[in-house]
Amino acid sequence: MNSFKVYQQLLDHYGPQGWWPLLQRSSQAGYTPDGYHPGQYAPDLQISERFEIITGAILTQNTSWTNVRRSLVKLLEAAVRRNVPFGPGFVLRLEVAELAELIRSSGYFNQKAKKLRCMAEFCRAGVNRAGPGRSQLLALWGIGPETADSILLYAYNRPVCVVDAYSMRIFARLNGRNSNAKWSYGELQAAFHGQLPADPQVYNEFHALLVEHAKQHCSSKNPKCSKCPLKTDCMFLAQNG
DNA sequence: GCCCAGGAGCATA
DNA sequence: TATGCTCATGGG
Repeated sequence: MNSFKVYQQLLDHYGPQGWWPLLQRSSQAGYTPDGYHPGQYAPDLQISERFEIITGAILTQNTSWTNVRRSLVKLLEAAVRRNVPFGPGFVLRLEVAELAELIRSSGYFNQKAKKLRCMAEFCRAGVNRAGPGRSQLLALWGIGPETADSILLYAYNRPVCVVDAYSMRIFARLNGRNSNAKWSYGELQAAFHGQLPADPQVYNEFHALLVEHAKQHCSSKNPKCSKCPLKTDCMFLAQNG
């Protein structure tokens, strides 16, 4: 199934998602209490807000956003207590054990504390106005293709599609593939890039919509196919009904 | 108790 | 290239 048609149908059904959430703006007009900003695409980011996105992208690796959100709240509160702006400098002045404790709720906290330090050192060294290159991000310890692409798209507004486990599952089901015949990351990303307009706003919304769709309908166990907005074009129900 | 969640590094073959 | 293991909390 064509990914642009999926995008159109999901957008029609769920509406704009307002990614990436910014807790630092959660009290501002136009933002939800969780920091989403539907209808306000690609806000002009402060340094601390961009680093919040980068931090969230690392913390959410194989982890639910509710657990990540708790960690982000603790990190932002700790920065306020120390009277320093949230950013690479804040992370680098923490002991690793101290940082790990703040992000405990995200799981893998020892590994993620190390990942955040590596990223903070990279950011402190300075990136040019265009932002980091993908290969620069991938060279960092703890940054793989999905995290790198999330940072490029959501923190730097670059036209890069993010592929995640949800994307794999949804498109595997749409095409009637089983779980042991998946695409590689690059294969599915190339398909997205070939079928969607090369617009970071579309890529932003597309990935956010896939996440919402996976949560509401296309869950790994007991998917809710009867009310699925994509059911007329999906081969999963026919094969597994 | 189980499985899953907005992955990535590493060892092994 | 492709599996398999490890990392770890919190919700359903």
